[in-house]
Amino acid sequence: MAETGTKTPRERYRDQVRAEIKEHAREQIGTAGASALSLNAIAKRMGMSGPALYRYFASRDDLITELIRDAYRSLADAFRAAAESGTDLPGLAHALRAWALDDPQRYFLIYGTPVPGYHAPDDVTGIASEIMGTLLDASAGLPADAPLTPFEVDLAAHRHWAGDHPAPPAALHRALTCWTRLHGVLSLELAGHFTGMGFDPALLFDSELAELAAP
Amino acid sequence: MAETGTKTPRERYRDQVRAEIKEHAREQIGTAGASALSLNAIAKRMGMSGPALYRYFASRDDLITELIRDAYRSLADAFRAAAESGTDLPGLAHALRAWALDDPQRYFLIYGTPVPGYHAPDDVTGIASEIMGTLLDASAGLPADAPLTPFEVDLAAHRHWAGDHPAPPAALHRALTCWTRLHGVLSLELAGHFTGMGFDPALLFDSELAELAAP
DNA sequence: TGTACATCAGTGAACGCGCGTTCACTGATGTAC
DNA sequence: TGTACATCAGTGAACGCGCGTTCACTGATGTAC
Repeated sequence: MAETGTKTPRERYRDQVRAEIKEHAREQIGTAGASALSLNAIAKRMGMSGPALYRYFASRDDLITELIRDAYRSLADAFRAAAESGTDLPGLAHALRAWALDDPQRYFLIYGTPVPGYHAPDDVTGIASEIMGTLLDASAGLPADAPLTPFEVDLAAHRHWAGDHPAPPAALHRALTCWTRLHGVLSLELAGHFTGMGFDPALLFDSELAELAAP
Repeated sequence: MAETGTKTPRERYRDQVRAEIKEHAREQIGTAGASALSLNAIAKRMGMSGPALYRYFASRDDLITELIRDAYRSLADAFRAAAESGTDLPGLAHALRAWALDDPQRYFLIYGTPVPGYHAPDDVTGIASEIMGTLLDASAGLPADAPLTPFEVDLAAHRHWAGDHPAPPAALHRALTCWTRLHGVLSLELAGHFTGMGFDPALLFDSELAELAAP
């Protein structure tokens, strides 16, 4: 029967409306940016009155927080799925790029301009570790006998950000480098800084990737 | 006497108030993010009434646009100053990092989350070219006899984004790579994604820089 | 040097707006006997 | 199976707020003769 846990019809309805609200929220963010997110506007577009949404989210900030959590979760899942289907580092990178292009504002929900006052919920750090762990699995094939830089020694002492992954220091370094380089190309592409420059961003992405995969 | 052009006292006063408004705007952006920018709030903090600001800026969007232009201009000036004092690529990179750390929200005004509807004013593309040109000057010392990748051939055909700088294709590629890699590290650092990870972001930045300077 | 006029910075009142959020209420859906 | 009650989704009115922006006006500063 594959029931979704043991949910009453009411609970299933609740989940469905919550999902629909988030869908509209994502659409609104994609159209006008996250700062333009408005509960009233969402309600209007759903054909409901404004206060009705308060049955589903305690506040506007609550909704945004959940969207951020969802974004992290979605990226971690995409990563895990790519890793489990046996792809290597390039495969993982392309999964990342596809995920980002699929919904740029979702990417920026995680990696975009920080709002000075705001602090992401605590549980996303766990998801972030999961993401870094997957990345680390894929970038672990490095010769371990190269001399360590002071930076890599430093790295080896703190590896909780990758779920205490037991990788050699050079691999930790490489995973970090992967992250920053791919993000560098990707975020500039998504923000439109390459438009009108006359080259294909995918080629630049692949060029960076090639240097990461075979240094 | 080094007069500032031929400005009447009134014009000088005007410029000064305009500058003061922008200063408060930057402070407000630094405290609560660009989306929280409010003309009324600025006026209040300056001890003026709200409508007074309309003598200086036609609208809120006008003010933001000018702040973005200023940010580009400021970065181009910092770059040019660094280049003119005879520094090499690492020097330029450190100037970039210092400029970014000095006011992270100013950095994000240029490279942060794009607002879906908004289009930057046309004249910033000229400043952007100036920035890329300076970067290109500093990264031009490459052996030109390496085989060109298809991507580099593509690059060589469109170089208006660097003010039609007559650099070899490999140098164009390298300037782009500089840009994306440094931005990758810098934007993640500024957004706080490295906090709690237990390493010094400056070391990661320098590590990337070392690989760029001596590939 | 003094007077008449033009320029322009800044004010206060007012406009309409949409926002987040609260509250008392209605009506439908589910539960217990 | 039917009735009595509890749960809960959704409504409409209302709150206070701060926003961007316009407008007619005052008063100070500069200009021309």
